[in-house]
Amino acid sequence: MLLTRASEYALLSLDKIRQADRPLGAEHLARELSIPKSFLAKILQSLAKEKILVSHRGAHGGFAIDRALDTISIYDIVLAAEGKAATVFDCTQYEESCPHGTPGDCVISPFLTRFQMRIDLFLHELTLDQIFTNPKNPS
Amino acid sequence: MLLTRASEYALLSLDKIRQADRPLGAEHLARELSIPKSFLAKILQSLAKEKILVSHRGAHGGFAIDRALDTISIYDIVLAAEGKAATVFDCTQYEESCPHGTPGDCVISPFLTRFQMRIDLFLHELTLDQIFTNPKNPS
DNA sequence: GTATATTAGAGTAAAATACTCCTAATTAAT
DNA sequence: ATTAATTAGGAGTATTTTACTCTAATATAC
Repeated sequence: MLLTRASEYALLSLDKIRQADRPLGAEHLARELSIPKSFLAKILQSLAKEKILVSHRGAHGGFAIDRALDTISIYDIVLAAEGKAATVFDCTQYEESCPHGTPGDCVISPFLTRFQMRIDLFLHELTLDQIFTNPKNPS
Repeated sequence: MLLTRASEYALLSLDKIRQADRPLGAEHLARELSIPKSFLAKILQSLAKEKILVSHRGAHGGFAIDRALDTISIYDIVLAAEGKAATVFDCTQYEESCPHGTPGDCVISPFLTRFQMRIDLFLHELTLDQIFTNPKNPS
């Protein structure tokens, strides 16, 4: 699978946070979304570190969004939530056992690159505001 | 990652097989591509079962392609090699712990569906002949 | 200063991936 | 017919990734 639960949880949380008028705590979100609390906390931390969320520590703390939703791409969210970009196939990771010897230089590399570029483009162009309010499909 | 080594090995093998004028054995391919033999054998078996390859048993047996390359989509190859289609995110598999209760019916479902459709379309339209001979990039 | 939060880091359990191995079944060549 | 070469099938294992947990430290509102 291209995406993991970290991205799912990140997006679901972001939807709740964007609707709130105050910072929402990890525990609150975990309860509302039925997501394991400590796991969600880690994900929210990552989003904060990447400046997608702002975190407020201490009492009455929590996480909020202080950017325009159309400046936040799904690409960045996935990257932050998973700690790495969504990848079609990363042959550099199998460097030791690349059939061709040198990763990224075989007959299927052009295909993989094109495919990856498509996905990157889609994810880069798609922003947070677009995925929750879809004007093309109001149903 | 969207694709696994099974797809990589399948595509690399198909490239060799299409260039050959006789069936190529699993062992031969494994050696030529530096792929673990028993693993590759399994993958080739799957491709044969899905009619992407024809297998010839016994001495001088092996695997061959008896279809036009432009009738074989990358979608089908991946499906055969991995035993399942390339998936963005399969929430039905986490049915028990779906934050929304009923999988495929939450705020991110439209996004996931659109994304999946894009990938399916790309993979369906792309055929074996296209990925090895890329007229757009003759370098 | 105390209760409420996030932060940081290490650690663990379950699942998926990437394989292996062994025993048929099949077929070409002799 | 026999043998050697080859695919087919099923079960099993090792490694890696995913999906988490736990504890201690730090910050903040009141």
